[in-house]
Amino acid sequence: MNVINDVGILALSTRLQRLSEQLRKDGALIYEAFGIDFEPKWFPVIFTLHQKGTLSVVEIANEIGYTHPSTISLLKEVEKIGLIKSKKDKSDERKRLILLSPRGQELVNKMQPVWQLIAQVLGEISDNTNNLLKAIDEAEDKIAQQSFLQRALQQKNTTAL
Amino acid sequence: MNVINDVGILALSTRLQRLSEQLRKDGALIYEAFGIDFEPKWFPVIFTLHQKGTLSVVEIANEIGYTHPSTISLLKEVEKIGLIKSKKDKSDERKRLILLSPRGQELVNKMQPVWQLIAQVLGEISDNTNNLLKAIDEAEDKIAQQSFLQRALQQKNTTAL
DNA sequence: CAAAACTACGTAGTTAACTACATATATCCA
DNA sequence: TGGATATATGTAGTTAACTACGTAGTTTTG
Repeated sequence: MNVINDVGILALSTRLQRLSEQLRKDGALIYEAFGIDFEPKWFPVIFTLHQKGTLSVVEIANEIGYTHPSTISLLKEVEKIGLIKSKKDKSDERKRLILLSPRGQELVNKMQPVWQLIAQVLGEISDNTNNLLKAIDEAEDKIAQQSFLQRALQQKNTTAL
Repeated sequence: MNVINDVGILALSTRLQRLSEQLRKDGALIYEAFGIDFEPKWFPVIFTLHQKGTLSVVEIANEIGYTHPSTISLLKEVEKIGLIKSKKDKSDERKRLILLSPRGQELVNKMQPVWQLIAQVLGEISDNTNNLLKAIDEAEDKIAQQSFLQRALQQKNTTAL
C-alpha cells in the first residue's frame, strides 16, 4: 500500500474507508472473543434504541445517518434474531414503532462492559498528536459550512481553470 | 445523526465510513463539473500505474490495498473505457502486465490540475486543530504496532472481565 | 526430476450500503 | 371537504467491496 499512502490527501476517501473496514472487522472478532452474538453493523441501531427508547423507522435512520431502506434491512436482521420488536403507531397508522425487546435489553446490559473496553481501546488508538475523532468532527464541521463540491467549484471559478 | 455523533469513539468506524462516502460522492461531481469522465474509485489504480509504470494485477492490488478480485474488476472497467492496456508477461506466463494506454496517459495529464485543486480543497477541509490525514497515519501506525483486536484481548485478560 | 507447495489470475456468490420507485396514510388549503 | 402535497414505510435493483474456490503456471525439494 505504498503509493496510496504516499499520495496523501488525494486518497483521503480511500484511506478513511480502509481504516473503517479494518476496525469493523476487528470489532466483529472482539464480540466473538467475548462470546457475544453481535455484529458491529448493528451497533448504531441498537445503541440508538437503547438511548432513545421507542422510535419510528425514519427517526432511527436519521439518528444513525443511514437511508431508510438500509435501516429497514438492519431492523429486519435484528428483529429476526429477536433483539427488537415493533408495533404500529396507533395515532399514525403509517408509522412502525421500534423498541428493544427484553432479550435486546439484556444483551445491551451484557455488552456494556465490552463497549466500555472497546471505547477505551479505540480511544488509545485514535488519541495521538492529532486526535482522529476530533479531526473527523472538525472536518465535518468544515464541510457543513461549505461542502467539498462547493469549495472545489469556487476554486475552479477563481482560478479560471 | 445525533446519537451516533454523541457516542463518540464507539461509532468511530461508522463515522469514518460516512465521511469517506461523502467525499467520494462529491469527488464524482467535481470530475463531472470539470467535464472529465472519471470516477473516484478508479483513482488508486490509475494513479498507481501513472507512478509506477507497468505492474501485474497482484502488484497493483498490494499498492492500493485492495484484494486482487476487487482490483481485477476495477481493471476491467478502466480497460473497457480504454484507459489501460495489458499483456502477458513473457518471462512468467501466469502474470498479466498492466500499463496506461496513450489515452490513459492523456487523461492523467488532463486531470493533473484537477487533482491539484482537489488536493488543495481536501487539505483545507482536513487541516484543523487536529489534522485528519495525520490522525489517520498516526492511528494506522498504532494499529500496525498492535491491532485493535490484540489490544482488546489484552485488556480482557488484564481486567479479567 | 516428479510431486508438493506456492503464486497469479480469474469467477461466482455474498454483503451492506445505495437510489429509484411504489403504496398507504396524514395534513393542508382553496 | 376533497384534491394536492407531504410523510412513512417498503420493495427492487444497483454497486463496490469482500471471501471462497478453481485453474494454470512456477518453484522447491526429497
